Amino acid sequence: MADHAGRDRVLEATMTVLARDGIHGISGRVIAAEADVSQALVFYHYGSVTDLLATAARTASARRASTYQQRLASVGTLSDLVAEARQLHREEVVNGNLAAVRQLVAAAAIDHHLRPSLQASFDQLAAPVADRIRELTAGTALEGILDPTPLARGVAGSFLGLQLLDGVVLDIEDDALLSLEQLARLGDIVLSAGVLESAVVRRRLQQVTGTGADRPR
Amino acid sequence: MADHAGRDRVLEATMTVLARDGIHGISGRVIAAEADVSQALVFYHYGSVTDLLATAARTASARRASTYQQRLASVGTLSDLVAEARQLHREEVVNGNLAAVRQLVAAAAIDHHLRPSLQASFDQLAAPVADRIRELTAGTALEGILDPTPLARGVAGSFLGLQLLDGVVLDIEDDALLSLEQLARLGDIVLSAGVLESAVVRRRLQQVTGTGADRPR
DNA sequence: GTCTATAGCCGGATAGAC
DNA sequence: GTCTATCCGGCTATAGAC
Repeated sequence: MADHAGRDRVLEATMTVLARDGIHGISGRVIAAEADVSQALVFYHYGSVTDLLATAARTASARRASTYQQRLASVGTLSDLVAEARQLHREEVVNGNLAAVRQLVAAAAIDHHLRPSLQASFDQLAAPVADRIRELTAGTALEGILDPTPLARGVAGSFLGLQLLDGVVLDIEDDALLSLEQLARLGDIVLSAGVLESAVVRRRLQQVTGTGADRPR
Repeated sequence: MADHAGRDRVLEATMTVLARDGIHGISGRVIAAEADVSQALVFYHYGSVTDLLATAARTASARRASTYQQRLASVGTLSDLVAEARQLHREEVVNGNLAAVRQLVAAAAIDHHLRPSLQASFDQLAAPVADRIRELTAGTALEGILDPTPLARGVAGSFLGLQLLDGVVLDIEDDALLSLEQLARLGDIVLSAGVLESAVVRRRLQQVTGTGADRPR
């Protein structure tokens, strides 16, 4: 049970190599060496390196999706959401999944076949976020004005994008998360303090509806 | 003047190939063919493909930085900021610079030498954003509570990350920008309607300062 | 399913002519 | 600065033994 067959080891090795050498440095030979199998086995099981990458994309996606859905299901405030996101990010940095996804996103920009798997997992990531937005805005003046689904996709996309830049272009702990926590607290205050119910704000919110919420797709 | 020397054409071709074939599909041969020069010339001018990529990273970065700095200098509201960002994004999609940057970020995650150029342009992108945040919060209850520099880096990083996912994992016009515009309007209202000055909010803002604003680096 | 061996192409990089 | 020619190593993929 703990002894994986060659097929599984190859897939596991692909994730490792993707994280370590990137999409630029990946090859059947390197993967085979990492998995400690012969090079021919890679092609026997997956046909081509491209097809293997497609399988890797599905794997990485499935891992992300199941974890995220469970963990985001129970948060009650924006601050909780950010705290949970921070923890999830740390885990994905440590296990290398995020580094692999970064390479797969670059590869998917070129090879259209890789996209559906990544898109599917992104949808599953955004879904619980939309649920939380719905709960948070329920009963406030924002209900019916903000559209939870596209907003959640924007929020999830921003966060995923930020994760992918971490360690390359910025340090997420120094910059983004620090400030996101502040914004989240601010958002929680605005949502809970009833300020949105004031006459001034209510009147101005009509303008938001006017130019933003009706989308002619 | 309109006739570029081989050296420049090679660099230009590198950007084109990066956007079209990605970091996985790039090679001295392909670049040479695109630039319509001999393969040897690539190595004569740049030494190695890796070094050429480093130069490409500096080029792409410089292009982004100068444009962004000028264009973000004059926005007056969050809504303006989002509108300008949308326009900048469209331009960078069309000219292929964004596609090249996407590949360079993936490459920089593996090769540390590529990072400084990308980081430098990111810093130049975040700087005007920090200035706008300073202006927008000046005179409100948020002044002194939000830390403009890390917040700007978080905002800029989220947006850049989102840009890099556009067309691969999501469609920025359908999801993110639509909702970002709504959030921006909402933010503008909160900032301008004076709701932040109410006693309830002022009291609660102390808590934000307590756990977020003092950073022990 | 897994191996060794091999075909044949493509890649980085250099030598030397112009 | 730019070219042609070339070396050699790595890469994908397949054939055939076990």
